[in-house]
Amino acid sequence: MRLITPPVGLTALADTDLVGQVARILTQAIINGQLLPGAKVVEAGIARELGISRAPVREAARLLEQQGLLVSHPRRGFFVRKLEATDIDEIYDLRICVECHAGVLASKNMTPANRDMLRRQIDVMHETAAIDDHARQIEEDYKFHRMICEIAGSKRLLRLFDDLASELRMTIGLIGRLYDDPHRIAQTHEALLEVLEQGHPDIITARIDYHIGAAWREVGKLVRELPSSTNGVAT
Amino acid sequence: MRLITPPVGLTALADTDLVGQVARILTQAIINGQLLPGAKVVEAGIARELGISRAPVREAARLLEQQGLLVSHPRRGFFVRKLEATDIDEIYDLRICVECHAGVLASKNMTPANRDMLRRQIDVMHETAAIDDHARQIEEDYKFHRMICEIAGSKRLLRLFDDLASELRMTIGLIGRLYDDPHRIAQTHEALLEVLEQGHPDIITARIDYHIGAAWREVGKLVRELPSSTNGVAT
DNA sequence: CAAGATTAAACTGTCGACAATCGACGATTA
DNA sequence: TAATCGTCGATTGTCGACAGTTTAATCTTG
Repeated sequence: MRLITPPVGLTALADTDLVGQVARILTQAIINGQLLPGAKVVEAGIARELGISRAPVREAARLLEQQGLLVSHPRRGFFVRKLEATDIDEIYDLRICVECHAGVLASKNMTPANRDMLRRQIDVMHETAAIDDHARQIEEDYKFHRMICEIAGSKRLLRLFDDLASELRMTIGLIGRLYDDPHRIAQTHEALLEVLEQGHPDIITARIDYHIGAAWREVGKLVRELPSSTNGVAT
Repeated sequence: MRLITPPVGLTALADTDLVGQVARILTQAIINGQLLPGAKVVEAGIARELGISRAPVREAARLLEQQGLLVSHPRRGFFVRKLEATDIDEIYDLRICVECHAGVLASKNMTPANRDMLRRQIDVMHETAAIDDHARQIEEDYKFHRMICEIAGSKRLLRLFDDLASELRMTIGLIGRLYDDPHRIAQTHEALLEVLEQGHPDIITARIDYHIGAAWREVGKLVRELPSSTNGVAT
């Protein structure tokens, strides 16, 4: 009599994981603008507010530090990262490098299922374009790009994208408006999908390079227009 | 009477930073093979051994987790990461992607000072080739590649390289021997430097792609030869 | 009144403790 | 005999506390 386990999939009972939750809450607070760039993140304050002790907060903060959302000054605490123009440039430069590669890999792994997934995401982007929620719009945009990294099939590649995206999310609060018509953005992704199906590495690379480069130029322009408190974390 | 701090000196004003020290110690232990892949890292044990409390150890472990050296199973603790063949592939694939990009950027920032720095490093590699210390040899190799990322001038690019390198260091213990003659490896880097000075993006990319690809193929072969305990962390 | 010195408050880094949970081992039962 | 259940030790997750340092506020003094 074998019959080892009731084969049915039980709903992955979730995270009692405190630090994970705290990390998510802090991340949200940063994206929402409740924690502004340069602001001090007081461990005891967060802990009290959440009704927990400082230990999980510290660990969560360390996570966000590694992720680039916070910076830590020894003996002084954690602060919300201030993205300078040069940071934006670095991030977009890396994005291009990484996503071009992801695109080429993804095109090799392209299956009907994958194609449909991407297609559906473009539909979602069009739907989102109707309502006026630019944060949501950006999020759906990221989701499409993330799918490409998923299809590429490299966990590290995907994590790298997630890290870059989470840094870029910090700019959502700063930039009040979208830099282009939502529908036009969605259309751009259709073209991108076509190229991916085509499967020509050079063309894919060129296309993604241009695609992200365009966003880079627009965001860069907006960021440079901001008062952009020079820097602030220096001594 | 002013005179607050004698401004001179600054011996690497480092670390009263416990978690940084712990992280380095653990990293070393993993590279040296004192902590074998799959081994459990008991917080209390490490803490007792170092004469400190568990808190800094935990935070250090979380750091190494984010860096990919440890994996954490909730409620079960931290374990030394087991690199599968697929992990090696992912890392080298990313290395190629990242370092090709770094090479192109670096070639644009190439100055006489930078050129000399790289040249000197190649000399060091030749010197190291004389003595028989393959760990040291690999380390000097990494140093050269790291310099390229430094010259590229992107902090994130550099950190990315450091993360990948630190994961790859885990394989040093596994692979007992070098996969090529040390002097030949050094020579390969001379050719690489030449191409960098030349400054042709396509050629740089092709060259670095081949250079790292060669290492990939060799390391991959060696790893696949190992008994390579299938996996082990799964349930 | 301003600049520096001094004191007070707040915060971080680290520690030791305790309950909850996990894995192993042995008892139990068909 | 083989598989399941219950118990026990070991380990993690979280907490509250304390000392040393940083920041803010207050006071001194030219």
